[in-house]
Amino acid sequence: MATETIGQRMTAQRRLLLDIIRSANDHIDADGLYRQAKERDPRISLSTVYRNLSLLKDVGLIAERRLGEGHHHYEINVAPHHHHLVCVECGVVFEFESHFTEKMKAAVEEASQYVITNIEVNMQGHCRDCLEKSSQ
Amino acid sequence: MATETIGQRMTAQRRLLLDIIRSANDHIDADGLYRQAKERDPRISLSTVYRNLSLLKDVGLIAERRLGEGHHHYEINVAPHHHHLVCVECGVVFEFESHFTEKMKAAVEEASQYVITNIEVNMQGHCRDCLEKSSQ
DNA sequence: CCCTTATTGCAAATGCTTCCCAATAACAAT
DNA sequence: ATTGTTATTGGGAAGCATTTGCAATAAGGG
Repeated sequence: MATETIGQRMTAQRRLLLDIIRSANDHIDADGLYRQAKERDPRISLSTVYRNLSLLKDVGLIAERRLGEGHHHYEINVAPHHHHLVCVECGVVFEFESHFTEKMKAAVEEASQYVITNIEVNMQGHCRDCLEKSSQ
Repeated sequence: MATETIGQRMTAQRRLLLDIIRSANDHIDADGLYRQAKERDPRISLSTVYRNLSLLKDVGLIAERRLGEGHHHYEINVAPHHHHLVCVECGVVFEFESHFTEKMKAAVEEASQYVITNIEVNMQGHCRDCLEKSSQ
């Protein structure tokens, strides 16, 4: 008795999914991940994709974003903190960070008496390309 | 011919829904709205709730927020702009505004070359009450 | 090489939201 | 008032992203 394993086995599927997420240079969603994974392992299941996304998220390896409506996007957790500006026309995402968030956090913590654990800034707008297209 | 009405009839249901949203002092969700509406008009349909939420949103009378996971919350559009800090334990929402957002907008517009139309700041944390409860 | 137990695949279930369509009701013009 | 036009409704079915149940599989410590 007592084979205390508290989680995390490195399965082929998990390795595959992590690999795809790592090499994806933009934010990927569950369906895109599923499709790419199926190319390399046709028997992989959509449940496995969701289960692993959720696990990787819990562990802190990836971050979950809701950039638009309907579904989530995921990205590897590397940059300590950054935010998103999405073009409402074409969906292109501009990432940024700002020292203003720290100041804002301090001010809001003071005002609210909360202990703030997370800040997320989402902006929408029109990117240069779309602006040019519509002005012609 | 030519009875050009391009929309918006004031129906009893629409009046009722608006009334409930107005008198709700916190962010309400579709289901809560539906339940409250049914108390006053048992025949009202959930479709009607969703249709009117979407219409009121398009018209700009209410704002749609995704404060947590899963579903949306709605609130009357009055305060020009404010943001949200949600307690992850009990869900209580603290609203705030900050002049830092304007500065951040300017900086990000400059860096990205986008035209920014909307900014949303979502924070999570622990509220005073929950902190006290868990420290006892 | 076993044995335990995390993990998988598949299918069915969920939760929120949207869509379809025939019946109803608003409101402008008669 | 009455009509005609058309937005709106109720109800149920469909849709989409995600979760869950369960028997079969496989990881990795002993």
